[in-house]
Order: sequence, then structure tokens, then C-alpha cells
Amino acid sequence: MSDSASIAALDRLLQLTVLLGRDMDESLARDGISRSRAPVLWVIAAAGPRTQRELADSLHVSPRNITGLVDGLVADGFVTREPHPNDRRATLVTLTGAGEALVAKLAAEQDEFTRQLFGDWKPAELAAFSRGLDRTVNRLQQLIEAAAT
Amino acid sequence: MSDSASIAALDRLLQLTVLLGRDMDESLARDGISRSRAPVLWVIAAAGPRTQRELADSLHVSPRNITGLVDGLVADGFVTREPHPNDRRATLVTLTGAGEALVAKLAAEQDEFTRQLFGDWKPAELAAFSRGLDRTVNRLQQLIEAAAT
DNA sequence: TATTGTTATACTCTATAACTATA
DNA sequence: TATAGTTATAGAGTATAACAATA
Repeated sequence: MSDSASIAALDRLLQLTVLLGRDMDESLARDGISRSRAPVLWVIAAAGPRTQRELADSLHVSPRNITGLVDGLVADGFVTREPHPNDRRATLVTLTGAGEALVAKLAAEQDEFTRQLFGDWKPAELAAFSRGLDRTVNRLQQLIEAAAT
Repeated sequence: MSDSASIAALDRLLQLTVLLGRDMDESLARDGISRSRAPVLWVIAAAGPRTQRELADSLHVSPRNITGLVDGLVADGFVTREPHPNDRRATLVTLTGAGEALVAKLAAEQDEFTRQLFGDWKPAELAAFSRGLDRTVNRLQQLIEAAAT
């Protein structure tokens, strides 16, 4: 058996996952986008126009799924499909002005959320907590990599 | 602007949410159940047979949705619908032997996962981290409650 | 031959609204 | 009247497989 402290930690983590997920869904819905589509915008905002294949790899979903997500984003005016300059098979999914504005809005909301969640923490406490999260992320990535082998 | 330490903390938290979600999906799929259906079993295992209305309230989904989730769990042999002793409108969703066995298996797997994730932490580090998670959960619940008003 | 993105198909999860049986 | 759960309907997200265009 694992000790009770580590069990409690995982319980809290899973609870946070559920609560954060619900909160994000609601917040994103108010902004007119879904939790599946928003990451498409984040990837493009961070890395520039991407092919659908690149988006599928980044987001770990099937190419067919990306077709549907991009269809929705095009219909809502957040991205366009532009011809790829070197490869006529591919399209470059590109942010529109509305897409860039939405990404900026989402970033501002996330910043405000950060303030509400952690604004009253002492810097040292927060730094220690952040290191713990970092360590947990790294460990989890190790486990996932190991499982893939 | 929020300070960089709190931004980093939220980033890690969101990253953990994504990674944990993917990991859980795969693990649950290997056990023949989905991330939407598993919590139905957890609630019943913890609280005993429940009506569908109670399950819908516990899981924050619509009654119609519970009908579908329970349909799937019945088809897979994990639960049965039993008549409610006092209310002929209601059904009591009850774990079968296979359902109890699956819950036990999921609990064992979660325990093993806990060990892999936190097994090498010093007790004091883990306790501090767990308190941080606790504080974050509580704060998030406050925010959600405040937003609901 | 291999790759990009699509069409075809199917399943899960989710919701609202109308309805039946019961309270 | 109100509640429990269903049928009817709809839409998003996900996947695999077959295919067309291009590399």
C-alpha cells in the first residue's frame, strides 16, 4: 500500500483535474470556443501557421479529428486554410484577426485566473509548490515514455 | 500582470491535467471502461446503490446522460438496475460482482500509480506539496461558488 | 511508394424537450 | 403538481479505413 500522504496528494490532483476541466469548459464556452478547439489556436499562436498533420501530432489526435476541429474554427472565423507554399497536398492553418483577438482574450483571462488562484500566496510558498508541480509533471512524462516502450 | 512564478504554477497544473487525463483514459480503456463511466462505479462503491437522479447530481451531468452511462455499464455487466423499495418511479443502480471486482482493480492500479508518481518523495516534501494542492482545491472551489452567485 | 487531407462510417458523451409512470 | 427516468432529437468529439491528389 502507498502511504496516506501520497494517496491524498493524488486524490487532490485528480480532484483539481475535474474542477479545472469544468471551470475551463465554462469559461471557454463564454468565449465561444470549446476545450478541444482552443488548443489548436494556442499551438498556432505559439508556433505560427501549421499544417493539419503538425496540429494532429502536437495535439495527439487523429488527422481526421483535426479536419473537424479546423472546420469548426473556420466556420467561426478564427482561422483560415491557406495553401502551403512548397507542398500542394498540405494546407497551412492560419489565425485570422478574430483568432488572434480570441487568443489574446484567453491569455488575459488565464492571467486573471492565475491571480485569483495564487495571488495571495507568499512567493516562497508558491515557488516550492511550483517546483513540486514541475517534479510531478516530469515524473509523469517519464512514466508515459516508459509505458510507450 | 501576474508574476511569473504563479503563471508557471498554473501552466504546470494545466499540463498535469492534460497528461493525467490521457494517462487515465488509456489505463481505463485497458480495463474495459471509460472516463465518463468509471465515476459512476466509484460513487456507488463509496455510497452504496444510488438512484439515477442521485448519480446525475453527484457527477454534475444531466439525467439523460446518466441513462446512457448506466445503459453501457449494464451492457458490460458492471451494474444492474434494481427496483427502489419505496419509490416505484426510481431504480437503484447497484454494483455486480464484476463491478465490485473492477472497482477493486481500479483502486489497486491507482495505488500503484501513486507509488510510481510519489514513491521517491521525502515525507516532508510530499506533505508540503499535498497541503499546496489542498489549498489550491479549496481556493478553486471558492471561486466556483462565487461565480455561481 | 509514402504522405496530406478528405469522405465514409460508427461510437461515446453531452444536452434540451416532450412524455409516461408514479409520488 | 412535482419528480424519476425514458424516448426523440441534435451536436461535438473521437477513431479507423478507403480514397484522391501530390510528393
